[in-house]
Amino acid sequence: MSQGTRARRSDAERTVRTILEAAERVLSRNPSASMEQIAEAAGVARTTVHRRFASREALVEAMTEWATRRFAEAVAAAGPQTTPPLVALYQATANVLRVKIDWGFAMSRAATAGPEVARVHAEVEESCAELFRRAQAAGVLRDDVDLDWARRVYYALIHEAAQSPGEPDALATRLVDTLLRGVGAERLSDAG
Amino acid sequence: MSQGTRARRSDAERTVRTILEAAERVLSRNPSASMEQIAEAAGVARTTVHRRFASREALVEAMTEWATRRFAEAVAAAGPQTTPPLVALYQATANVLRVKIDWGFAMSRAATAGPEVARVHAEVEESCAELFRRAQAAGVLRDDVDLDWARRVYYALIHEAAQSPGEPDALATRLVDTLLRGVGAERLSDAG
DNA sequence: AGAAGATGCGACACTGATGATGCAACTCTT
DNA sequence: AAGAGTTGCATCATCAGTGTCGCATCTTCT
Repeated sequence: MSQGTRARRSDAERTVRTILEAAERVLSRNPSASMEQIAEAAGVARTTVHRRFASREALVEAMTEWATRRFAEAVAAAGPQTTPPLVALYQATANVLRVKIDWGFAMSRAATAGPEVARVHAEVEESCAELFRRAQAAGVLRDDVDLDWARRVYYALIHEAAQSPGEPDALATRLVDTLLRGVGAERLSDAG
Repeated sequence: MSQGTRARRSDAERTVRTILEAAERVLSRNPSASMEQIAEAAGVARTTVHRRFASREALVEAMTEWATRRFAEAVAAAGPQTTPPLVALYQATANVLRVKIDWGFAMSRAATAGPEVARVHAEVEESCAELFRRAQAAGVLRDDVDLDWARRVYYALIHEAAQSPGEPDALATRLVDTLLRGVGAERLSDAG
């Protein structure tokens, strides 16, 4: 029984994964797509989706949980507390981009999600804030910039880069370069 | 009759404006809000909304048309073709922020809108691209930056600034500063 | 006052999405 | 082969949102 159950259950888990990925694909293009469309994209019947997820809300919730977990891992893997700030910034950026490219919709829903997701998200956010503080202390960020603004700019750039063509590593390089140097020429004297 | 009709018509136009503004307010918070919620926010009956706009789609279309018109005016007023690039950039940024703060939802729908809106939007976009080319030629932007990427970054920053607290002028100043200089410290020699 | 325009209100039909259920068929494992 | 687990399919009930109508009422202009 235990082995039989395990085998059957792995089938179910594979189906769940397939549905989650299909849902991300469909909902990222059309956030108000129907369960029917999601099921079709997953190659399963609509009833199967309902069997695995009690409601549409539950499906989206599961998506955000899954994405949030990968998101937290991506940031943690960069060692934002220990690695030198600039290195950690590159690393975290590349890792997060990889996740965000595949789970853009799910991650955009983190704000409206349940308490568990909100908690993890807040932790990651705080971890990022801490990294930015360290970066400023290390002289990577200018002393006169508002760290909250800098972080919002960083998020905005990630959002933009995530829907740009290219390899995550290359995107991360360009992103961090833009974040730190901007796109302007170094002004010779004033150049008002 | 002509005066009577004019008076009645101005009442209707005032109602239309009220509904458009209410719709923006409601839909920017919840893109899938019902006509009922929009009507309530506008202080009118749901049937009145349907009297003025044949369908939900028509309402959104009217919103994007209205916003797109103001958007085009905002950019044109900065004289992007004639004014010195850096000045035009500041001006256009401040003007566009004013519009985008009030019509964020409507402007986000420009991509899915009708041909007329798409045309105007494309014109403005091209006008912006031209401004960036002039800026690069004038030495405001670095020679080695991809202008498309720079423009996308610019859009992303506008999107972010539009939902930040503060006065449009102050936001524009900070935005352009960040766009050109970034948030990093000028590296002394290499500082890998 | 009278006429015209605009709105509110209640009612209605229609549509699409959601969620639940029972049954047959399929696929593994043992 | 037998059984457990999973899925597909057809079906049903329910519900929310949309769009339309007719009628009463109110305001405004003449």
